[in-house]
Amino acid sequence: MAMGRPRGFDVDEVLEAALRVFWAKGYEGTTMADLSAATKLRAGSIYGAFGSKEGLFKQVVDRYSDNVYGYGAAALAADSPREVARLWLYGAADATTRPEYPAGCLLVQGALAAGDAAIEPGADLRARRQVAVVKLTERFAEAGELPPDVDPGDAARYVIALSQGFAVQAASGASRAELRSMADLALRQLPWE
Amino acid sequence: MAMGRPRGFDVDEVLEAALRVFWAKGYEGTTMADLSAATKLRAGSIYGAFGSKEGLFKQVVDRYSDNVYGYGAAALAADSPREVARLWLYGAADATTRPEYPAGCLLVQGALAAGDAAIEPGADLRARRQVAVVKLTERFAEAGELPPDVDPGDAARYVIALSQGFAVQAASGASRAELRSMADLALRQLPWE
DNA sequence: TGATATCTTGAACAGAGATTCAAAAAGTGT
DNA sequence: ACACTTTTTGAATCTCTGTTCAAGATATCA
Repeated sequence: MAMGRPRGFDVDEVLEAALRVFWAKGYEGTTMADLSAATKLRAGSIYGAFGSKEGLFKQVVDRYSDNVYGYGAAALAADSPREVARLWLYGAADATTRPEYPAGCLLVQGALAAGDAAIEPGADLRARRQVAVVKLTERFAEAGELPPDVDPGDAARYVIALSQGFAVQAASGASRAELRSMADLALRQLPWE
Repeated sequence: MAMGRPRGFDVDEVLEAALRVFWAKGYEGTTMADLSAATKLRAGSIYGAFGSKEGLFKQVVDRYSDNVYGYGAAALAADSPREVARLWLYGAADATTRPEYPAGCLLVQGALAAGDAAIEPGADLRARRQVAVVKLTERFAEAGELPPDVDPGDAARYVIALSQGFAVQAASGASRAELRSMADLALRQLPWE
């Protein structure tokens, strides 16, 4: 049985190009014309491969979570709360100021406040941010690592709040050096220590 | 000489109504139809009074900076870095979780990532965020209050990063209690102490 | 080669977006 | 009452947006 005409593009390259656009302009600020220009595909091909602008965005966010945002996994594997926090903060400082990517974090600036057309993408990003909170909370909840009067959830939200602040400031033009310096300051004395 | 027909609305009430819409949906996510519905004005009246959607947004941001976001002034007037940080963080926790307003911070979620139509509003918000960094840096730079090896700019960016993280998490649905608890954790031990 | 299946293309589509405008309305001052 | 000025109204405008579609292109399999 016939296989049909093969794709003239590489899905990964297209997702990579679309990622940069969504990252820089946000979901609502990105137009199909932007995506068409960045991917060098006609709108019809994008619809054929991804179903809709929203479908493309979802796959882009998947890719982002797995790759660019993946420093979290390394941090979670560290063997002390301090080391977890250090890797998380350094990872955030670097990930939000990559020279080859737009500044900031897609999960934060992709659709923080959403109009009617972006409710679902916004909820998707929010859920993914929440995953980080849950994972970090579980990590901090491991026995005997935090003082007993410190709530692991508070500690997790604290570290994540800082990294989200990094994302906002990176999007505002802060340099990697400034963010790293801020991380160093925070690591002078973690609040539960 | 004749005075012309008087306005049928109160500018302050209209700005207040528009504020809630921009706050909840962001600049790009807000449509003139949204604004028209919230203010009970026809588009023509809005244009007559504010010139454009962008002009209305600027005035809304002015109002926001003066009123809702004004807890910063109280914090800056405190007499120690710890007290400045405490008032700033508590103020941010409360301001981003007001029951009568949308969650989060207009300056953060109004236009963090912007498409072509929102470049200027985005730059406006960024400049206003930067004002907070500068003011807090100046406050922390006052003689003899921080350890000499701590950069006042780092300290300012640290406090602001936390409060911006509060804004992101509030927009994600975090409760006031969670944010306050996070602030308390941060205040157990400030990193420069 | 021919049948089949998928992809690409480019135009067309309908709806929504911000903005404008002429006419009607509603005040002030003489 | 009249002239004058500004606001309100409601429709119209015009661009942009996401999406669809039919026709042509390009592969595989028999």
